[in-house]
Amino acid sequence: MNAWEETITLDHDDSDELCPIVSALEVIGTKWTFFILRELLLEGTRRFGDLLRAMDGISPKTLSVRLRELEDRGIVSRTVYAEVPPRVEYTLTELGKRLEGIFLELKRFGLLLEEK
Amino acid sequence: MNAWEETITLDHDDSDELCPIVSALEVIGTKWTFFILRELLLEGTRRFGDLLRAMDGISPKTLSVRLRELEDRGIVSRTVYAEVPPRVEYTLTELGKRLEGIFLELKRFGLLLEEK
DNA sequence: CTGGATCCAACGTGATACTG
DNA sequence: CAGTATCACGTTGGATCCAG
Repeated sequence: MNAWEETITLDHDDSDELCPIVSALEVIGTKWTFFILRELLLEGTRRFGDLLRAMDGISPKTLSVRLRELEDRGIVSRTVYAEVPPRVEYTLTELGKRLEGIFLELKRFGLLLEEK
Repeated sequence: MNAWEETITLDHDDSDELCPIVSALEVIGTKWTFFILRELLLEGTRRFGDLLRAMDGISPKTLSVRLRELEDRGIVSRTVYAEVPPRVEYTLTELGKRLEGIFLELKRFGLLLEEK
């Protein structure tokens, strides 16, 4: 249990923001975020409309909010091309690509859940 | 990117329940759940009141709801002792202990976020 | 002590329409 | 095409009170 002990960096009642696990959960814990990240991991670069169509059920508002959050956190990069019609491309940053390890662990655990 | 490809088991619009990653996120993505699991991982066995006091801010209702969810999913086991006053102890199941890998990955990523 | 019941406020999300 | 503005609703969590 030693590796686990090291994960404790802070009691939550001081400041949630300082706990790295909480920070990470804030990134991937929100609805739709996982699907956006999955899409970008699989496809590489995607445009706003691509993402909108790929994830049936998400509204343009929610998508734009999530993308902005991810951009602000340095997980997704946004590139605007000065064309007509406008073109904007989203792709994962190097930091964003590091999320793969988390998803693999989540999958491992999720499969255990299904065995029940 | 091959290991990642394997994580894709399903498009979300069929049924979220069948994607192991979504299932796993449902377990640990809810507010307070991480703190409950952390407490149990660190302390082993805890009583209702212990958890209530350890996590400043959580309401008894939310705690009982979370604990029941975790119990239903087979992550936490609940033991009732026929005493007066009543005593109920919570502890992680073997499945619950497998969450450690996820938390370690989350911490790894969370630390990268802080470097910004 | 454990935790269920109830009421309520806040937030996230969806639908839709509209602009640059 | 790529979003933003507005509105409304459902779900979640918090506060309290109370019961076994």
